Amino acid sequence: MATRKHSRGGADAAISKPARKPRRSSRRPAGPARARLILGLGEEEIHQRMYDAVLDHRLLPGTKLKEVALAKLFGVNRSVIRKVLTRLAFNKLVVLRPNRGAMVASPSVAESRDLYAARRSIEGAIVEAVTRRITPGQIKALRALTASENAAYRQGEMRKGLKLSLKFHQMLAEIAGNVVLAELLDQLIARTPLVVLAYKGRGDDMTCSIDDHAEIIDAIAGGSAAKAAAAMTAHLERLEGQLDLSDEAEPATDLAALFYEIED
Amino acid sequence: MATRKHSRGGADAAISKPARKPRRSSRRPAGPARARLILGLGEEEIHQRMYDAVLDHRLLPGTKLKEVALAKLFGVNRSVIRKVLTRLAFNKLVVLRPNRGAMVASPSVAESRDLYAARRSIEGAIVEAVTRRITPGQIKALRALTASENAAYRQGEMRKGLKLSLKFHQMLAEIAGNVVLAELLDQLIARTPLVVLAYKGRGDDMTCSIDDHAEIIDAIAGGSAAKAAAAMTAHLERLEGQLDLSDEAEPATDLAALFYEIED
DNA sequence: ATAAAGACGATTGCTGACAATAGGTTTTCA
DNA sequence: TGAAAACCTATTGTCAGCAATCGTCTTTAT
Repeated sequence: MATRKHSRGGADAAISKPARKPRRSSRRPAGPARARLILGLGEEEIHQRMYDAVLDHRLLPGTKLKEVALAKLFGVNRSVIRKVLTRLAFNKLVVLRPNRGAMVASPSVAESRDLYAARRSIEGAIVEAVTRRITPGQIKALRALTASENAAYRQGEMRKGLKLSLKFHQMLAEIAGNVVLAELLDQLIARTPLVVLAYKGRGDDMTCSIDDHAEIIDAIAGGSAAKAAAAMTAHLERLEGQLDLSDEAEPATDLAALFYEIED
Repeated sequence: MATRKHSRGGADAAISKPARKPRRSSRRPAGPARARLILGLGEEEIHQRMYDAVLDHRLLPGTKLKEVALAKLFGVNRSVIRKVLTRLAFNKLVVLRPNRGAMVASPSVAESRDLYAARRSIEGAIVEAVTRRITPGQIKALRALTASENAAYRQGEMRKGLKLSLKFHQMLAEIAGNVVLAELLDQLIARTPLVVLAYKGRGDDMTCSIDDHAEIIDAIAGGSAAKAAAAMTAHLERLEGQLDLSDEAEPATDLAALFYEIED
């Protein structure tokens, strides 16, 4: 009955999963120019946005994700949102309950412990492989990455530092050369911020991990796979040790603001 | 949790075909009483059928999976098939190419090696945890499972033996008590038969794994986590050693026959 | 006043139809 | 006759609407 005004926006059918140009929509709907709805995005971009929203701690556990609201926000059909939510549910970032909708996952304490234990196993194996395969150039790249991370933390850019920290672990997986292990690690890394957010004070920083990263690199450069793996294991154990189930994080209710694009 | 049947007549509505003129007269009008279409199945059941079809080596790598054909076969809407294909794609059992459809995945040699390496890491960690936590009753259950597997192989029931072999690994993950590691192992186990099928002769049996399983149990019962992990690692290395990239498996073209139910 | 039962609104799930795309086939021109 | 361009069919991707379901609010009876 009600004719949707954005029905013409569905013309971009070129957007699909892999390797497609972003094609940022060039049409600017007249508006208050403070914040704007994000239109013309494809499934992959929407998935990336919500994925990043979780990694950046902008989407809190327990937040309800209504399909129509998200569809209007991103200017796409509900089916696209539904597909994105399905993908996020595969990655355990959201929980889908039949006929009850989707919400950001709230991992339990046991699941959090298991997650870190799994990361110790996988990243330990990754670091062992890295120690055997790494080249001097890659060591240099790792050191540069850690330096950037350190700088970001010193400048107070916690989000950037956190992203660089994740990138450190992902780069190790890449150097290890095992695509399967890299995929698994990606899944675990995606779930980690949710755990951190659920069981740790938001204001608490993770700067202690910086020294750990440098220590891991040193152990790798030292050539001892066992020591390198132990350094990584100790690092992850320290991260897990920071967790505490003190207060529950309150769900974010202002869903729209999370995905608006702020203008100058 | 009762399996929720389609209380709403989705199947009946899906059968009503929109009267397109069938240029191809090769359509089978009704069941010739030899095989029958599978109707009234839900998403979960369809997923399980296709999953089993891969595990039972009935779906060969490269087989194209057309949505409408599958939808008609299972008597459901295409969206259900699409969801199932999405789930299978997440498990890396099928590959989805944009606008080009889905096909059973054909893992590469490197990916196969990485897969077994990942399994060694994860299952090694699982076995270590198992050795620390296992109870006598669980040891007995493991021995019984291995005995069943052995019996199945001796009776020539290769499919049953293979499934029991997979269950052995999954039971170990369950005993380990780490749900995250168990999930990851499920993913890897789901991908393994595809690798085996791609790089190993179909007629070749996997009976050698039986002794390995018993050996693993003995090592676990012995109480040494290191030895148990070593036994599991050796087991997986032996499995990987059976692989050979000799002949390519030809894709199965008779898609329909794979899902028909044979009648007496 | 409390609790059970029913009605209402909001949201999800599903369906058939439409549009876009890719690959193969035919046609056309040199 | 060969290559390039245009058509054509088969298949996938998207859409808007409708039906079913869940949570909540209201009503009613004890």
